[in-house]
Amino acid sequence: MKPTAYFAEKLRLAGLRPTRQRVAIAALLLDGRHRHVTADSLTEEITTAGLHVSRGTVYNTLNQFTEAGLLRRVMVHNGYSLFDTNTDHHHHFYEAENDQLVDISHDDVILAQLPAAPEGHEIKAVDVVIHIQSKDSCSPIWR
Amino acid sequence: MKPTAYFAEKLRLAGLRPTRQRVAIAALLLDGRHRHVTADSLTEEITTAGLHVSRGTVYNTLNQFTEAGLLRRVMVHNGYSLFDTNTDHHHHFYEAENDQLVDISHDDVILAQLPAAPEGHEIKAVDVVIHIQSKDSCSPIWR
DNA sequence: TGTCTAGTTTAAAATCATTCTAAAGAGCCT
DNA sequence: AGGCTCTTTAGAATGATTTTAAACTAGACA
Repeated sequence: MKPTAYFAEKLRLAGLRPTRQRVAIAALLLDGRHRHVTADSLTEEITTAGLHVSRGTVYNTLNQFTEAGLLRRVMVHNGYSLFDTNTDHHHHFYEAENDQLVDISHDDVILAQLPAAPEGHEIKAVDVVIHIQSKDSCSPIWR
Repeated sequence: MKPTAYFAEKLRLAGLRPTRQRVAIAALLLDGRHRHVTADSLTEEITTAGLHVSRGTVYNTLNQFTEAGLLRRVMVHNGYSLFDTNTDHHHHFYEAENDQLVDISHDDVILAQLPAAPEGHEIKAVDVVIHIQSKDSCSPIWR
């Protein structure tokens, strides 16, 4: 486990004042492990760690970290956002049945051809989401 | 402009009883044009057409049409859903600045390699979203 | 070390898209 | 027309997220 100072410095480098709550969240999310959290699951983790950070701050922090490039916001389904601690370029499998998101390494997808960006625009990122489903799930009859 | 009967029949074929409100919405959305609407923008259109369909019904209808394969639900950004009248397989450009979605023909994207679906799963669909931004937009300095 | 100030956090209220509810209404088969 | 089921309706409810206005704190400076 990295020391608090490590995360404080990381935040400072990102232009964020290392407050108690931001450092706590950074310690949970920015330890190098790759995972997906929601504002809710993160709040639970914080509580489990015996801490308390208000809802508004959890959301603000998640947004600030995302803006600073420390997290990536992923939107596959509706209703809520997922924050991905893996900021490397990578893609996702999405299983609607269980509302599950699984990382795909960047190298496992090869885009052989992309269209040119519209006039005056440039490509910033390419997100590939592969929707999957269980083979045995009874597929609905096409009406 | 196609006759009401055309849309009524289309709905019947989709297994949906052709009610007044469903036919009205079908006439607006299922005329062959490719566009993206939200529950809100559709409600506005309905109002402009001098009609009235309750909020709940707009949402229900949009969901039923999607389930029936008459529309496609697209989720790029958070906060709300877009319904795409183009149900063909295709991809999207997404411009965050103006929250704009632009279709990309299926043929303009070539996926040379995809990973195998996880054990016991199969690939249902692949969504590619190309995030773009204006070239001149002052890009934030990387901190 | 105390003080100051801008940036932060807080709990609660507000917002926004969307869904649910219970009652009234409309297709459609006979 | 009668009746049965599926739909629509307005409004309330939900759930994620944002905003608010007041209390707090990190960091700078005296």
